[in-house]
Amino acid sequence: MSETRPRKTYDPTSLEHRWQERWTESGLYETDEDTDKPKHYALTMLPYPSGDLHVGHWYAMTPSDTHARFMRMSGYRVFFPIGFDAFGLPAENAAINRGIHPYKWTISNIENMRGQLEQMGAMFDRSSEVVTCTPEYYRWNQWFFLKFLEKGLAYRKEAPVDWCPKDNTTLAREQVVGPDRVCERCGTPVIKKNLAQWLFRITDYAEELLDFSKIEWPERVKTLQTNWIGRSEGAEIVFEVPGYGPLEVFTTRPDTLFGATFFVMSPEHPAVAKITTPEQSEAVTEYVEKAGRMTEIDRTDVTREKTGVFTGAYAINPANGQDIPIYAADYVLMGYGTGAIMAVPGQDQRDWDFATKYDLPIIRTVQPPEDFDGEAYVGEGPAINSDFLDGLEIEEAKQRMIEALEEKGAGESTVTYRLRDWLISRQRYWGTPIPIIYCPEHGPVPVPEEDLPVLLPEDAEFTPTGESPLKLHEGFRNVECPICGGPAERETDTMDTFMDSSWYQYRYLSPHYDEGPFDPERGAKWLPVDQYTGGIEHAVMHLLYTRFFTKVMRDLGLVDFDEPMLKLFNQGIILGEDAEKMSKSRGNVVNPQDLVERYGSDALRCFLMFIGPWDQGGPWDGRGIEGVARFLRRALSLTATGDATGADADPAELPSRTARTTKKVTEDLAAFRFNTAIAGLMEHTNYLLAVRDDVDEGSWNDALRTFARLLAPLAPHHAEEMWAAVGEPYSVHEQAWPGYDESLIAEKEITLIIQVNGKVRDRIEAPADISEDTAKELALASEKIHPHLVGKQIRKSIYVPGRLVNLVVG
RNA sequence: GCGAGAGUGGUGGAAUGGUAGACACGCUAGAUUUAGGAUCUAGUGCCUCACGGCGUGCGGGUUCAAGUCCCGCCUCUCGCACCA
Repeated sequence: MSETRPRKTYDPTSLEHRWQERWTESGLYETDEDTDKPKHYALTMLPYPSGDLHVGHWYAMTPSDTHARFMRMSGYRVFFPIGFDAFGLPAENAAINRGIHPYKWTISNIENMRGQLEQMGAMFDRSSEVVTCTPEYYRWNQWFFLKFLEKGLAYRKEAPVDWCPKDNTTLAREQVVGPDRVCERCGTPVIKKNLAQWLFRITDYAEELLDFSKIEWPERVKTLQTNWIGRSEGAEIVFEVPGYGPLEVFTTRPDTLFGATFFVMSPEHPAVAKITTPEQSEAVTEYVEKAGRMTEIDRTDVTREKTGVFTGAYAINPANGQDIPIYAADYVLMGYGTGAIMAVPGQDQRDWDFATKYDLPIIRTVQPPEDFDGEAYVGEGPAINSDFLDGLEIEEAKQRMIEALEEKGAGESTVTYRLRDWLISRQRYWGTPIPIIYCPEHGPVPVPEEDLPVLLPEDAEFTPTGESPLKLHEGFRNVECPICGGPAERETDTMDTFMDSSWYQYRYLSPHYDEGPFDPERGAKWLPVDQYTGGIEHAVMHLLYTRFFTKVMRDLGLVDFDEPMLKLFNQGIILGEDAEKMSKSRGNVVNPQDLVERYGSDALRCFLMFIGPWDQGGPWDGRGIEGVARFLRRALSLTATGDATGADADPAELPSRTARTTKKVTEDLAAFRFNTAIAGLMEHTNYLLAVRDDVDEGSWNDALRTFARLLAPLAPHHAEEMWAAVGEPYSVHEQAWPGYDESLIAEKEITLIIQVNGKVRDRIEAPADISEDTAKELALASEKIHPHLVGKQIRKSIYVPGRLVNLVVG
C-alpha cells in the first residue's frame, strides 16, 4: 500500500455539484409519507428574502438540516420545509430608494436565494415552499382576520401608538427597543401618534400563554415570555373622591393600605381634568401639557427626580376613611394597571422619593428589622400601624385586607398583565390589506369571505407621506358597502408582517390548498411541529404570536392541540472576525458563496457546527474552516489506498472504537451537540488513518460503511461519495442509522489512576475488570507513590471500579 | 435596580463529582517539494536544566476526590426597566 495521494484532484465543489444533481434527479428529498413510521416535523424559521443567503442563514439552517437528516435515518418520516417571509419594510424601502417595485425586488431576491439554498445541500422539501406575499398565502391572513373579528378577538381603537418618523409606520411595542425607545429597524427615536388601529386580543390568552407545561422550550425563552407577559397578582381598590366619584387603583400590596398617604394619577388619566379644583387648574394644565411634550427618553429616565402637581382634590382611603391628597405625576404610567396608584411611601421607594420632595406624610406599615437604615422598606415583617392587620405577616395581611375590602365593596383581588393587545395595523403598502370596508351607514364592515383575497394593487404610490399608501389609490379605496351597496371606503392599512409568520408552519403542509388555511388531512398527518429552530431574537414577538395564533386556531376548531411547536432550540449568532455583529459598514461580512467555492458546502456546514455549541454562536474564524476542510478530505481519503499516518494505534480496537464513535455521534446529534459529534468523527478518522495498513478488508469496509452513515447528516455530499466509494448502492441518506453493540463499548484495558490524597501519582495499564484487591496491590506496588508514603500511614483507600485507586495517608 | 446566562491554554472549545485542556486553530522544529498559504512527522497549559511544583475569575466550605456541589464576592453578556 505505497501508492499515495490518489486524490490530488480532490475538488469538493464539483463533487458536491454532482451529488446535488443526483439528489434532485432522484427526488431524494421528496417528503416521505409512509405513515407506518413515526412523524417528525422539523422547522427552521423562514428567512426574509433580503437578496442573498448570508452566513447567519447557514448557521441557522444547516445544523437544523443535520438534525432533520439524523431523524430521517433514525427511522422517522421527516417533513422539513422552507419558505420566504416576503412582506415587509425592506422591499418597500428598496422601491423608494431605487425605484424597483417591491414585488419585483422580492421575487428576484427569492429566485436568487433559491439557488443559494440549493448549494447548501439541505434536504428541504422544495415542493412545499411558501411565499407569504402571494395572494394564495395572504388571502388566509385576511381569512384569519375575519375569524378573529367574528370571535371578538379583533377590534379597532383610537390610541396613541408608537410611530417611527423615518419608516413612517406604526410599531408594535416589541419593535420599540432600548432605553432610548428607538425603532428596532432603523434606530430612530419613536414618537407617539394618535391613530385608529386594529388590535388582536392577545391579552385574553395571557394566562394560558404563561403555561409552558406542554412544550420543551429553553428556560431563557420561557423566562423572556413570562417577563413580557408580566403577571402581577394584587387588588383593585376603589377610592371615593368627594364631588367626583370612585377612582380605582391597582396594587400588589393591599396589605399596606393603611400607609397610603397620598394618591397619584398619571398625567394622561382622563379623570385628572375632572377632579382638579379651580385653584389648581392652571398648575395642573401646565404640568399635564409639559408631560405630554416630553420625549419618551426623558419621561422614562429612572434617575430623573420625580415631579408632580397637586390637583386640589382628595380621595378617601377606604381602610381608615382619611382624606389623602391627589397628585398628578408622570412616574405613574397610563399604560399599566388603572393609571392611578395609592402611594405608600413607607414601603415603596418611588413613593418615598415623591413624599420627601413634596413633604407628604410617611407611615410605615411593615416593621423593618432593627438594623434597617434604608428609606422605603420592602422586605418581610409584621404589619404595624394597620389596625386589624397589626402583627400579621405580609401574605396573610394581603388576604385579610382583600376580604375586608370585598365586604365593603371597596375592592377585590385581581391580576394585571404587562402584556398589551397586539396592534396589527401598519400604514405601509407592502403587506396584507386588512379586509374591512367603512360604510358611512354601517360603520366598519368585514369583507365577505367569498370576496377574499382583497388583492394588494400593484400600481400604488408607495413614497411615504405618513398616510397609508393605499389611501392614495382611488381604485382600491372606493368600493361599495357589502351590506347596502352604497359608496364606502376600504381600510387602507396593511397587516403587521408578524401575522404572516404566526401560522406559516400550517401552510407548508398544503401551500396551494384553497378551501382553508391548510388541508386538515395533511394536518392530521404532520402537526404539530416537533422541532423548531431559530434565533433568540424572536423570543417575545414571533414566538409569542404563533403560540397565541395556535390557541385561537384551537378555539376555532382548526387544530386539536395547544402549542404550535413542541420543542425549540435557539441557535446563537455568528459574529464577524472582529467579534462584532456582521455589517456592511464594518466590512466584516463573511460571504458564504465565496467559502462554498473555495472549501465546499460540507466544509462550511461542518465548520459552523464545529465552532462551538450551537446555542452559543461566536466570532467567525477564517482559518478554522481549513481544519474542517482538511478533516473532510482526510475522511474521504479513507476510501482510497494510502500510507498509514499518525501515531501508533491498535488495530484490534477497531470494532470497539467504531462502536464508541457511533454511540457518541448518535447521542450528540440527538442533543444538538454538533461540535462534539464532529470532534468524535475527527478523532475516529485519525485513528482509522493510523491503522489502515493493519486491518483486513472486510473489517475496514465495515468501519467505513458505519463512518459514511455517521457523517451523512453532517456532510451529506462527502458521505455520499464515501458510500459510493465502498461500493454501496445510492443513497447513504436512505440507509438506517447505524447501531452499536453495547458490549463493545466497554473498555477491556483501562488506565488505572493511582492517587495519594487525591493527587495523581501514577497511571497503570490494567484489565478493566480488575478486582478491588488487585487494584490496591498494584497501587501499593507502584514505585512512584512510595516517596509520598514515607513516614505516613495509609488510613483509607478508595477504589472506583475501572478508574482509580485513591490512598488516603496521614 | 430586577431577571437570566457565562467566566477553563496564545485562540475556539472538551470534560456521568474520579487522568483538566478531547477535537481543532495557531505556533515551534523537521521531512517532502522548483515553490507553496499543499501534505506528512514530532512537540506545544504555566514555572523549572531536571526532580518536582502550580494551574479552570476571586475567597471560603462540603468530600477520599471539586472546572463540576454549597456559601459569599468580582467581571462580562443578554433581556426588562418609574409595571405600582
